[in-house]
Amino acid sequence: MVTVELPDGNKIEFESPVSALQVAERISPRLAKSAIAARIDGTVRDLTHVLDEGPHAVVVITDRDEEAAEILRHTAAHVLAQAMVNLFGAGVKYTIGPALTEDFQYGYYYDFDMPSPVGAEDLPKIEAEMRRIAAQKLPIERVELPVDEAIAQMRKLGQDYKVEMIQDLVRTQQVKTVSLYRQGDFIDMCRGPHLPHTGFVKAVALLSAAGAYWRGDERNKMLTRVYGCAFFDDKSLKEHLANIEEAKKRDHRTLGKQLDLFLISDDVGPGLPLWMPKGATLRMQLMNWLQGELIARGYQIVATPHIGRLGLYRTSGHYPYYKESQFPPIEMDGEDAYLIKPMNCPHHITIYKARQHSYRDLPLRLAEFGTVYRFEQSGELNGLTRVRGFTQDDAHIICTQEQLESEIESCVDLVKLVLETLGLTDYRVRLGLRDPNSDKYAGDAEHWALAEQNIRNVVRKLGMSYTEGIGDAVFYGPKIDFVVRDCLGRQWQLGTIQVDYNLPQRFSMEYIGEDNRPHQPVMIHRAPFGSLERFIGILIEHFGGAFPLWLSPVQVAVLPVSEKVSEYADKVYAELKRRGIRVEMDSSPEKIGAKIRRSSMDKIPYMAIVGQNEAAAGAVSLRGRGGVDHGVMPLDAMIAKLLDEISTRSLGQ
RNA sequence: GCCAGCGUAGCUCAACGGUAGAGCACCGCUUUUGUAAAGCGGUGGUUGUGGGUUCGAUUCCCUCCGCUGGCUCCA
Repeated sequence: MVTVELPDGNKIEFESPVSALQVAERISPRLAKSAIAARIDGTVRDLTHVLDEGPHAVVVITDRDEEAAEILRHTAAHVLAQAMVNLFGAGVKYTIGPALTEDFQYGYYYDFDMPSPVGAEDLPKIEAEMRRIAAQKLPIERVELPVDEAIAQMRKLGQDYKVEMIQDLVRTQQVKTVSLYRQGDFIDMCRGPHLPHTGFVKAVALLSAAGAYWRGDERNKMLTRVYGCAFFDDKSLKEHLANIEEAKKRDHRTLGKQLDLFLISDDVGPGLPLWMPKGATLRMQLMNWLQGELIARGYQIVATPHIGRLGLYRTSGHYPYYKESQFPPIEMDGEDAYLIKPMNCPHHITIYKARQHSYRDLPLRLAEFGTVYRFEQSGELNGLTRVRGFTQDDAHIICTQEQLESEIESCVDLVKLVLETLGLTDYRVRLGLRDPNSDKYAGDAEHWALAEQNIRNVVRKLGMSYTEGIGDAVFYGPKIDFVVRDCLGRQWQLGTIQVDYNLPQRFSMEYIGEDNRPHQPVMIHRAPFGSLERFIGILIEHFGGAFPLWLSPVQVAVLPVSEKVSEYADKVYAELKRRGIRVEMDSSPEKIGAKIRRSSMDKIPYMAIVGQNEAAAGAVSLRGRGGVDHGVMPLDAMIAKLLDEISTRSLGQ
């Protein structure tokens, strides 16, 4: 007897074992038709899954359910693999092809070992083949086989990677059987679940072809990865593709050019951004704001040179650890080499060590907008988000063990203040922890355990939700990272807080304790923005170039209706300027409509339109970005309104 | 660094192996304008670099540089 309990509490009984599909049929023929899988006792299974004797909780999944999209994408990956084999022959070896759950742009990928790699121009052809396979509505069957048989079968198909994967499963998880999925003459080793037939996979698009190392290890062979997306209907697919196009318009590289914010010129060098006046204005606003917050929080501002002796970075460990990703040392005749600084900490430590410190001095907080240079791999460079020269809003807090957690806590507060003031609330928090199996870390296990405990204590105390990333720690200590997404869904680390017991030891940092004996302090490295460059890159995309008033490079455009009022317009311009508002005048001989359009395209928050009426009244007609009409108001009233919006760092109109 | 794609005017993009073009921007002239583009005219290019194939290369092939999407890396 099989007893099935449905989500609504109803129970159905069957005399003998039944498939999930039969359960759905019993509920309603219509449900059975739209069913694609079932959640059985909490686990998502194929519709063909047979329920054995006993009670079972069954939820039939249709294309409207959350879980459905993932199954669809996974099956789409199989259809992709089948298409590849159909088109490029049995020499195509398929490896791993998962559905993506996090990445909003894609949906799934499949990695292939190809006799010769496919390129972007092959994608339409592959897509067409996928649609052909979908149109055939091939039933998808699951068979469970003993590993020996499965290996034999995959070997017969020439699928060496699958053989390797099965052998790994045997070794690591002692599996005795694996499941194979068959659709038409295509067979793949896969855990499933999958859709009942390929006919569901009709709204598909392939988005890119790329390389990916087998098992993600650069010592392994590079495979060909094809990314795609899949939906249950064409409308959703079209919408999705349109969303991607829309997102691209927010790309900071596009907007940076359009709005004259920054420039990356090959003449200067890859990954070395130049800030144009407008971008530099924005940057300066951020820096000034944060600097004020730092001083209010007891930080002291320091300034240090852009290069330092190599020995300093040998001591810190940065040179040996990151040798490959640094600009090579500057060799000098008869003198130690100099390194262009990849980090500010050694300089700040040198400042700390310049004199003796009492426990009464601690915590000591040394802050600097420090520009550093790292020779990032060429393939890594990306607009402002990954560059070779960037400015960190860096600071090092040197404190006692007892002070550490409360200092970490105020660092977290500061990072949150920064993100929330700018409306960047869609971030996630990641603890970067040590990978015990790696030898890239410095220092003893005891301090590591302690430091990891310190950061955990703080995030727990603050009730923050976070994930832990094993192996995401810095070589000298664990960290709390604040991670956000760019317009294409890629994740970037912005703010970071790092606990370090190591460098104080390497540099023999000391303070004299209450007991009149020397002690070793602990150090926190922290940067709320992280890198100004990356932060602003993300900020550009976050606001789509339409910055809040306090950050806008140009805050108001004065637009005279005709040259007849140019004298009054000049007066308005001068007064705004005198009151510290960043103002631009459009005195071109264009019509007012054209001037408005131009200012709108530049995403200037306010337009002060002045014609003869306004001139006579000593007023302006104020138009907000996006066509908001604030009406005609006296010049003073307008200035007061703007100054208020600026001083409160208001996010919007 | 690796795989794939791309590189044409300041920007966005055209151009069967046969004299390199459009829109915007810029400059000039006309228009003096009321809430998202007035009209006319003009300037602007060794087609990323170096080589090769060809009677002839923006177009085909190779080298290098850069960019884009991934992979790896990210102090």
